Amino acid sequence: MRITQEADYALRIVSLLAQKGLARTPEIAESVKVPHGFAMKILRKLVNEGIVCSRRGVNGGYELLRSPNELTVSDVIESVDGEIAISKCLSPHHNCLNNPDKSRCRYHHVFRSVNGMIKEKLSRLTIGMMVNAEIPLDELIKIIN
Amino acid sequence: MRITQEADYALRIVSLLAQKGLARTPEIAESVKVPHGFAMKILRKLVNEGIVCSRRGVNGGYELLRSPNELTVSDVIESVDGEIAISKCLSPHHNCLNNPDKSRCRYHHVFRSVNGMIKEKLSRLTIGMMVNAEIPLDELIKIIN
DNA sequence: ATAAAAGTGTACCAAAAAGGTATAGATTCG
DNA sequence: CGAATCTATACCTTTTTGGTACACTTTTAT
Repeated sequence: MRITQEADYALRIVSLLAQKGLARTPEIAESVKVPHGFAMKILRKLVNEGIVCSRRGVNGGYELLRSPNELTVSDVIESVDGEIAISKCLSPHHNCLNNPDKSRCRYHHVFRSVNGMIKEKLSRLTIGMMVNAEIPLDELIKIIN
Repeated sequence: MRITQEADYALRIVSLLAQKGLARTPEIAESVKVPHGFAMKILRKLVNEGIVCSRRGVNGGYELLRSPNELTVSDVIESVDGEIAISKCLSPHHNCLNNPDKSRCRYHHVFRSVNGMIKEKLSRLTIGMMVNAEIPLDELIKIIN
């Protein structure tokens, strides 16, 4: 539903990978300040969603699969939280309360519209932009306006 | 954080009051399909937030305090859910994870910006507009674009 | 007066979601 | 081989959400 702390962690993790290339869980956990076991859980989701790949063994670790410029903020959020939905009634498998009076469902259309705008805005920003210190913050904000 | 089902109920309740004037809990509960006790809980919040007023006794019930045209969708949502916040780190009393590397916090600035846009959009729509069947849905959507 | 029909306030409870831990394994490399 | 690394599954705790209970107060019709 909302953007969870887990998604927040995930964004920091992929940002780290975008900057460092390959990294191992202990390093990731320490750097992003996420508990070690939880970091692994998040990384497994990112692997399963095709965001990062993993290598086992002594020189193993995690690495981005796509270029940071082709990986968006919304991609990362949705890979751990599922589809962004500001209200429960927007998620795919939710049956809306039965409203005999159709006019009430105008709210859900409004929510859907707002939700679409959020997703669209967050898909305009790439991880590459986010980690590129040469792009000032106000330029990022301009991009999503 | 997210727009809860409780806020959804609240919107339907104030919409009913906008259309009917005064209404009692049993009628509200039946019409909005919200459990009776839960309806009262929501209504108490709306009373405390100055959205509706109540009258006790035999001919009592609830009534809107403001004109439906001066009551916005975001007013109602925030009166039951608290401030709209797509991410936990946006709520007033939340201390953000300590990020030694400031660049990471760009995410939070982005979230704050997106969150502001949501709130601004939902404050453009009034309950009056939502219950006015003469305003077609696509006009409402246009208003928030 | 009084009884019935409202709302009030507080406390409590249960289900779901979010955040996190544990552990027994499977790979890889030196 | 054995240490370092990821994997899979299951479990646990805390917080949030949705909802209920109950003893109480107020109002009004009779």
